[in-house]
Amino acid sequence: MRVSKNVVEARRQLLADLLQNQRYLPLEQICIRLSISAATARRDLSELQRTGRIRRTPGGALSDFSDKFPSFAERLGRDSERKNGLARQVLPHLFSGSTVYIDGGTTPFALARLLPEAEIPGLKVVTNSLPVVELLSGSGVSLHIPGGDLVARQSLLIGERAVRALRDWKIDVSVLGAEGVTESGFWNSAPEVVALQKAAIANSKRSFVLVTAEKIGHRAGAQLATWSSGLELVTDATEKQLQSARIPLAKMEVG
Amino acid sequence: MRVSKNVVEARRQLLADLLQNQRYLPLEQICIRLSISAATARRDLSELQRTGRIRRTPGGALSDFSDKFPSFAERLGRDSERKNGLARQVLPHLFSGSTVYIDGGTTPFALARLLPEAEIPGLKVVTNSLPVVELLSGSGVSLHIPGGDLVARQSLLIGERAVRALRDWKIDVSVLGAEGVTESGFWNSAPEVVALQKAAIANSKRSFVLVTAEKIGHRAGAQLATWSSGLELVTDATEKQLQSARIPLAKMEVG
DNA sequence: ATTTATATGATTGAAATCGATCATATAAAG
DNA sequence: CTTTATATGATCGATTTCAATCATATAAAT
Repeated sequence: MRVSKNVVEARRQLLADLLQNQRYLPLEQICIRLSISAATARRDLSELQRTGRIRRTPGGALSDFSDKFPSFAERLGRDSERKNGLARQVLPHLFSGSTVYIDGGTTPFALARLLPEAEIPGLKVVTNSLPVVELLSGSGVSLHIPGGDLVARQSLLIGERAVRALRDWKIDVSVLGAEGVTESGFWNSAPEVVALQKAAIANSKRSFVLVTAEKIGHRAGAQLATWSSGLELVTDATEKQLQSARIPLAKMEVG
Repeated sequence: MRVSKNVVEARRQLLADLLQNQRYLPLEQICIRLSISAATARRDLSELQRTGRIRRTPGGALSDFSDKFPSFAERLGRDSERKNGLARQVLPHLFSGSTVYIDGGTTPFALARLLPEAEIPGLKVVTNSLPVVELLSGSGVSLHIPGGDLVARQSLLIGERAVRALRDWKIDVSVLGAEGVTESGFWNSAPEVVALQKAAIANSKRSFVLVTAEKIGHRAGAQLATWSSGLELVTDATEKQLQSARIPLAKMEVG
């Protein structure tokens, strides 16, 4: 039966919002959540697609832009294969029953993608990265979230509480990302992220920093660690590149 | 014709990368770009979905870190409109600048769905429910996750660490779910969930328990609270239903 | 109050998609 | 080299999805 115009528009807006949060929804779910028939759902979707707010797929729909972790998804695609290569080098260091901390950022995320297949028995994953949580939830891996604050459109739980919570953990291997590496050490731009990384390093037996070649020689606002702090660099940069940036070659794995 | 194992794996990885970049690809596009038949494309997609790297849709596929929380999504649909009704009753109690704790379960989740529209300035949401986190991340609401352990295919962070972390918070309003309500109080089946709820109640000025009518009179394994503990029942049950279950009518909101 | 317009749900035939099965070529194993 | 295993593409019902049509209840217009 006919409903008022503003009800229709409100429902369509709700559907658009829903899709932005959920990325993708099957038609059936849309019907259930909005308590409407398939016919009306189709009509709403057609209208939303006509105005360019969503994209239709057979049997469902998805929001085209600005998903939950927009910048993350964007960066993720780039050099995906190379990042996987770095992550694969860390895999042998994750032994059965050990605890691994997975940092935010796209390169550590690449490691998380390898874990379901790797099937390491009794592996514990500690992470504040929501993409990692989403990826691994329901995959059989034991997941532990120290907790913290999710600000703005970030994809990482940070803040003072996060740092304190992380101190409670005994970690075997930390897997970190960095935005830059110079002869003086590792760099990242966000101080809150660095604070969290430092807490992870302090509680870890070993810490790997995964860095793709183009970041060699760059520095950023906040220093994560110096070379004397025992971090282990994993990179696909050539020895030549490393030497020209005066990166010490000790304790390092090059792929 | 058969191709070598590494060719297969490389192609699947390429497909996963492709999907990460494109978000969504129709099956036909996958066939064209990888020069494979629909049958092989389907097989590749099935394999990638099995390892949790992508999500299948009818007629295509999309990259989706979140396998989402299937059992949760399933329960969500049931009585969706009635749960929304309960949630709407809580909304007026969330004032500007206040802190609200949103419990796991589908009924408290219904409240989370109302928050982006409600646009309560300065509202802080504290939750260990991953569906709530996913729903609200990037919606402008300030999100805080106490943290904890994610076990099996649960969608809630629980455990001793979670309880301790929650004790750090000062909460204005807690919104909880319950599996049963009797004359002796509120009930839930999982003791770890109850432990978390008790911590939330202890740190909250007010606590609402959202319960749909069919749960009236039922009890479960673990008692959450008695009627003397000051919890406020929000339900769509009739007075008659409540009286026949000997539920005290004080301090309660009926919709 | 009366008339007009339209939002909705149900139905239906057409089209698309899916999973299963099969033959075949070729990689991998012996 | 011979044998085995398997990755592939084609085919074919079964199922699902779609767009169009229609009756109806109700919002909006007069």
